Amino acid sequence: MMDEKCLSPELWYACAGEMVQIPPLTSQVFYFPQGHAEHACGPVRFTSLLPPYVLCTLTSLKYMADPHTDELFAKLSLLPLNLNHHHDDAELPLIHSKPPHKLPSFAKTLTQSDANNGGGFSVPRYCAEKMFPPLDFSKDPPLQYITAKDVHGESWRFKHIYRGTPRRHLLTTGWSPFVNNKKLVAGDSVVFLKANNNDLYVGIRRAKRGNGVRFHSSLTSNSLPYGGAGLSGFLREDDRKRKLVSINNEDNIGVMNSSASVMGEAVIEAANLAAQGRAFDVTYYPRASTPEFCVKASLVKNAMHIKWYSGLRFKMALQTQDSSRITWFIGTISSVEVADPLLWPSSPWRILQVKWDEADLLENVKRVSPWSVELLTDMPAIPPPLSPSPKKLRLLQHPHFPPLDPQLYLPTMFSTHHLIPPPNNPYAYHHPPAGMQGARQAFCALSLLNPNPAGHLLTPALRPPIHHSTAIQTRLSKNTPTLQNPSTSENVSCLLSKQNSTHSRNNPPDDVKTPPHLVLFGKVIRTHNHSSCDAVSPVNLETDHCKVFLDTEDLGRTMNLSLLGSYDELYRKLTEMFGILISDAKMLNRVIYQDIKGEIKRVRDEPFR
Amino acid sequence: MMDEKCLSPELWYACAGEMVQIPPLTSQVFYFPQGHAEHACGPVRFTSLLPPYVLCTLTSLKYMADPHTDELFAKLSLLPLNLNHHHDDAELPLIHSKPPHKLPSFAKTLTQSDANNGGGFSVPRYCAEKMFPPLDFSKDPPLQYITAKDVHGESWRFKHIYRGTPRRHLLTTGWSPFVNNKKLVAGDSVVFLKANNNDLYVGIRRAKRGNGVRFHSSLTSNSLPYGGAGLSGFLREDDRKRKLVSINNEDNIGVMNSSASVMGEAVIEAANLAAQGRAFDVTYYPRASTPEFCVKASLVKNAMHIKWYSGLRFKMALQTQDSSRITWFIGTISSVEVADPLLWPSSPWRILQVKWDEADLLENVKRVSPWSVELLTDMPAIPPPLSPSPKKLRLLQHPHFPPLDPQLYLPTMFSTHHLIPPPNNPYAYHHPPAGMQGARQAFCALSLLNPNPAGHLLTPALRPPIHHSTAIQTRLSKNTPTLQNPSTSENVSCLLSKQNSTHSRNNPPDDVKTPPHLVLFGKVIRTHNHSSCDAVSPVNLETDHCKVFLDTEDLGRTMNLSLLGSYDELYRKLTEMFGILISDAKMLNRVIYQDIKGEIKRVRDEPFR
DNA sequence: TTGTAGGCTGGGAGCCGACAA
DNA sequence: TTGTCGGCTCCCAGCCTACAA
Repeated sequence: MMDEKCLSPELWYACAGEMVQIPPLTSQVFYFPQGHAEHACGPVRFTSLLPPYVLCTLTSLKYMADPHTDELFAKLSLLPLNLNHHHDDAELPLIHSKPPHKLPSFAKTLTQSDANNGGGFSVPRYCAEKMFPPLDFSKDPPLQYITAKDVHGESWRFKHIYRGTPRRHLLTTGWSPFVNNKKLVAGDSVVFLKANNNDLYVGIRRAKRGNGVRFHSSLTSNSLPYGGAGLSGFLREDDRKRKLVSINNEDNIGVMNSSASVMGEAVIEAANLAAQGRAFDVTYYPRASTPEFCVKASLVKNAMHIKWYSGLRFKMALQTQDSSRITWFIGTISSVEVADPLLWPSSPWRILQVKWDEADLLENVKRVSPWSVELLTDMPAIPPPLSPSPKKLRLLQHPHFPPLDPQLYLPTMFSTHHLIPPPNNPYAYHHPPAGMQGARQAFCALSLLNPNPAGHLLTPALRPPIHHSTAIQTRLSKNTPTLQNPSTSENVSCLLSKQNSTHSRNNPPDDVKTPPHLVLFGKVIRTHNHSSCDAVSPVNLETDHCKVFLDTEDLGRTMNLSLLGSYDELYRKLTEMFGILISDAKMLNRVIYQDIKGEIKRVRDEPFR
Repeated sequence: MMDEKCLSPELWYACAGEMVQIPPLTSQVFYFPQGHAEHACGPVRFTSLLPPYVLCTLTSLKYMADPHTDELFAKLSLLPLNLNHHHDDAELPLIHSKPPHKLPSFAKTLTQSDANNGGGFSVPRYCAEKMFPPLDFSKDPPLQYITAKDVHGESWRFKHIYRGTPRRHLLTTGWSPFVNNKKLVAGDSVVFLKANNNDLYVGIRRAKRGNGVRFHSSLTSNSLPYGGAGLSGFLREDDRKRKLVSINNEDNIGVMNSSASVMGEAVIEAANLAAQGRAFDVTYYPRASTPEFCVKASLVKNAMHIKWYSGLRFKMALQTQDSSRITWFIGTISSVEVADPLLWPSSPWRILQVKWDEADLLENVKRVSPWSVELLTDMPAIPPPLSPSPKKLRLLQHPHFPPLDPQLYLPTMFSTHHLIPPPNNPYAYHHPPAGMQGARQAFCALSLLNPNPAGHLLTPALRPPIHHSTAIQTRLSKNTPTLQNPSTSENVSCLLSKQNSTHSRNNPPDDVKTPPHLVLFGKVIRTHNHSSCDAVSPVNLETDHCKVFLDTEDLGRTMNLSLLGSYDELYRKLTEMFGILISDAKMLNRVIYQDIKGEIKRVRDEPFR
């Protein structure tokens, strides 16, 4: 008997992470069998030649969770659009079924102490104050019991206590059973969600295995996209939890051996039904970390209207390992070639071969699909081609299938079977000249974006001695990777001034020169997009090896920042500048930057208040 | 990636139990889709009309175990025989690939104490002495560490100690982790197996759920044969093991929701391939407690040569719940009718409707297949029919399929669609007359077998007072079922005389008259066939609700026994008489019998030495 | 503000002999 | 011979504070 219990979209989305967005009911989506196959555990052997994409209507959508592992998934019912009755842009009336209204939620990645057996949960103050019912601070210690429902509707009761010196919020009794039952380890996350009626929900996000962002390099590789991230995230050895076992600790649970082949068969069945124009169902695991294979039709259409060619600069959003944040990566299109010319000769799936500015972090991502990325709106480093004629060229159609959507375009100049552009290709100049790869190439693009030449980016306030003001600089922990190509990085300075601060510091440490201004010097590399998250989990920039990156409307542009003003003003400006909702001054306590030598530094300042 | 690791046939068979015997490689087997469907978890919807049996060659055989649950299964590759080149009795040359040589093994059903968390394992002396390396009894306490490999080749280390008053063998350290890891509960069994190089192996047999022998009453029922016994034996709630969970204790593991439908699909795929004469694979779970669906061809052919008709007496072997022993049950054929006239009108599968002598123990077994049973070699109670002509009649063939094996015969007199014999059926007299059902009917059959009339079965040594010698009779525990139809039971006496005993008893209890002879009086009802088992686990006749039954070559015949002689002679005679290998005198300490009133009694005697 | 180390305590895992079946 | 009971240890889950980042 299949457990068909659904859960609320709000909780589902909160657990799935920021990145996940399933198209609304009755909307039109493109179904990509290739993407579906990537999403399956193992290699999928398609038995017949199939269309690379099928335009469908999303007729049913169920948000669900595995009863044993809490692994999230969604069941989508898709009805291929009848091609004969296909009218171009007129979509069916959208049923605005619960436009998933964002409820306040808070996610925290578990520390070692949080996940320790027998330990408690250190509740970030923000979480306790915004998510939990208010404590009665007249009692000593302030204490209450809170109840939260998980994805199955099961209730978990936690003792919430405010104690310790200094005082802090803790979950004690009830926490360990939760951790043990859910088999959480350090690095996994818990998500608290407050419903409109103040009911509390709790979800989990298991950290992905492996290191770095996991993505698919090749469709023909033997790697297991799904197995590597989703289900088998549960397969990790769990010695700490299973200490009872003396010698044998292969106590993996929850996954049947056959799941890979089962999923593979489901893909084949779905693809065949889709090809026949018959209704079909797919199961989507949002945490499998493979790109969505049912993509909003308008998104695909818009993407395919763009003339893609090598040299174009773009950005792409990816989740961090624990899905706590979204990170934008920037890259350059190196070529436009179908990913699998034999099986899917006319597919736009992963048609873009790309080079990343930060190649070390995205080693496995060699190809992306046009709708996955956003073109940088600014002019590209190298002007677009003038020939062949700028009129749109049709995507080469597979001989066996009629054009499914005549509006889909791709830049051509690749043949179906020989995709390597000839050396004398007129587009060869689109490839950056030798020695302009990577960050250098980025430099070109950026310099064009920025009205100021790179050499002018230093502010007048910046003087060489400050470059080495080690008093307020600390080395990051040793497992923080050093940036590659430091010599090509640009130098930026951010001057954050704390003026008219209403509170004076009590005990400035002797070894720290109390600066009149908080000075950030270097290139602001990366920050995180929290703008869509109501309750912000403070970023632990150290453990995540993240880099501060300025991510505003003018993403990718280096900036010269000098912020002066009161705390409130600073707060406002930073909020605006970083595009994040800073609900707590602590966000300002830690800033990571890269100095002119490319070394990653960290400034630690006293709390603002 | 499927775990394709195989395990040794010896260990596999030791864990599977005595009943399981897979035909040898390259031998011919009949594949029965109906049986395969029963073996699956859920109802199987066959989409097309298929042959009810397919003669195949067993081309590959892999002994495997589920990596998580240790559930045993075998993968059989079958190649349907080409009908055109089919030559009747000439089978392919048998590859005698490892005729699974019986290794010494010992199985024990876990007691509550054995399965208790934190507890140890009480090692039966016989097991310790025959299976484990010898202890050094010069040390105090004698102690050693033994290592045993499980089905996955994982090693488990146990402290083996000989202590306590009185001294006994125990496994302490290492045992609890084993029990916890394997999630064993009281009633499950462990099997120790000693390889030729003295390596020790340990396997498990999970007790079947439900009570009594589980078997299938109907093919159209909604019961889940496989789910009830095999996989979902693992689905039981396991509160004791999962005490960590506070509110939510739905912590079932190991089974995917989809397994039922997955297995169903596998059945359909296999049956379709078989019908097309193409090679196919099946997975057989020996502990699913459904009859084998791949049966040695010779067995089926032999069975189908027999003219089956109502009134025939037969025996059938079944496992006890914990698979520690085989029990033979006796029954009478009540009619011969195809089990599913709509879907499988020409199938011999479960064609025999039966009545059991002990109907209470086999409530769910209404139908069996001819090859599952053994005809009692003696003449039936009622002479075989003289008409219609005794020449063999062909089994009605399904209109859509040619006869697959012209040698298969069945008694006819049932039409494909109307199977109820008409009241004036000439075979009506095969049904026993009213009032001759059950044991009464058996009596008729038996009385014909036995040269002595039933009334003469009492030995001269038997005198009425001894019937009621309650001094040496104790009531069985109250959950021992009382036999039905006690009044129809026959009276038998077994006189076991202990003469020339080399040891005299020390302290005969006052209330027990020391008899010169150990006297068993009543009908010996049932014993167990251990003859194929080298190391015999002593039978706990009480907890198993078993009955002593004489099971010799002349099975079903009541006997008048009077054993006189020395211990050695007694031992020899009992061994011979009961058909079991008594490797220990303790086997003689407990004898259960049924007195003339039908009450079950137990004689307890001093140890013989 | 919050992560981690380490102390204290109670309950239960794990091991034992006594006793009886 | 061996199943079960109750007692006894010792370990660790679970809760706490101190301290430092």
